[in-house]
Amino acid sequence: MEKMASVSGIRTLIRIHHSLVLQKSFRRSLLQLASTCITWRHCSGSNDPLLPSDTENKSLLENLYVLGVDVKMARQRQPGVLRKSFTNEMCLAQFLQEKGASCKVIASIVSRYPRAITRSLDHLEERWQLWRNVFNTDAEIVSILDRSPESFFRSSDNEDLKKNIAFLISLGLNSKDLRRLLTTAPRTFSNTLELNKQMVEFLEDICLELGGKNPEQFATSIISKNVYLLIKSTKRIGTNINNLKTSLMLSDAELLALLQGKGADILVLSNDCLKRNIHSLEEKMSLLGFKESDMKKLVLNYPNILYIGAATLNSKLDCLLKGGITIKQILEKPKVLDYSIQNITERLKELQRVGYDFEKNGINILDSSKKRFVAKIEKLSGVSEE
DNA sequence: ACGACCGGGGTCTGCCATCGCG
DNA sequence: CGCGATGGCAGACCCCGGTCGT
Repeated sequence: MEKMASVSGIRTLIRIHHSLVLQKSFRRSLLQLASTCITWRHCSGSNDPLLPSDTENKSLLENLYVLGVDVKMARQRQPGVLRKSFTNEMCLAQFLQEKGASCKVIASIVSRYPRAITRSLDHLEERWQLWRNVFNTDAEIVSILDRSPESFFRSSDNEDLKKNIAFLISLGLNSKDLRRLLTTAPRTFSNTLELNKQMVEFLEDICLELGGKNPEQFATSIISKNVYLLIKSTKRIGTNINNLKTSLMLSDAELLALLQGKGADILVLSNDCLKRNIHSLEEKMSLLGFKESDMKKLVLNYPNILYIGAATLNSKLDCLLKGGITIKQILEKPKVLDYSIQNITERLKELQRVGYDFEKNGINILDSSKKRFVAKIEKLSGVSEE
């Protein structure tokens, strides 16, 4: 192959003239490259020889430039790929284009995850088909590849992916769950089957340890509630569960109920983050003169409060208190803390304008959809004008 | 007709460390 | 040693609407 010619002693020379060559390559027409693609179709394999170290494949680079790939970025991320003798960049580009990806998207994918160009066409077809078993359209897959090329290309093991999907289905996850998993946490599908199994078994064990009666159902339901679980480490989840248990002094039954209920979300926080948030909430509560049991009740009622960082939480509380709401009301309806500071601020202003009485009407109005809130405000304005 | 209660849904990668292998 | 594959990490909410009791 002519590509091999560049292997010889002239490689220093080639490097010196690198930029010149690349500039020239910009002018090559796409038509030319399209025909090149045909020739290259089946010439890739995972055990292709590398060029001698520090020599990059000249024609590969030319192709990448024509595709609009950010070669500097690619080199920085996976330098070895640029030294491979046989790669599939043009086939990959054509493949993705046929799936509806724009040139810009293709370039961005290869720039961010260069190893993508080492996959064979057969491999790509098969992997795409496996993803299509979960999604309805190619466009959905393209948009995920654009978001996270690594999720699709990092593993070359289609057999494992096949088994993985079968495994997830066997857990009782339905197609809607699978779609959500793959959309939101695409890395789940490039985890090894083994890793996913470990997490599921880990969750089942937790359930049993806490005296749960249906570990399989527990694992499935908690995963469908929090699609990030499978892309976190068992160490992280375990540490968080332990921290929750000890710092809130929860009984097994309380902890199990928390995890099965609204507590699934906070498990994926980094260990430090959860610890910090628990600690700062403890301080805040004690500063306000509440007991440990009040804190426990609050967290069991609204675990998401531990998702909120100290700074944000303080601003939110300030905002609500300034708006004429009492701390007691907040602790009774903590869900209002779900809403953004901006949202809360705007609503408080509106409510003040129409003279809303929180003491009489409660604060549930803050925890409602925009549509309902606006309707309510309109009604209240109308009434007060009459 | 209303609002409290409750559960669900969107979103989320890009980098580094390590390991086994040739 | 350098590669490909793979595990793990930091990051630090917000919003909507069905339903049911009144």
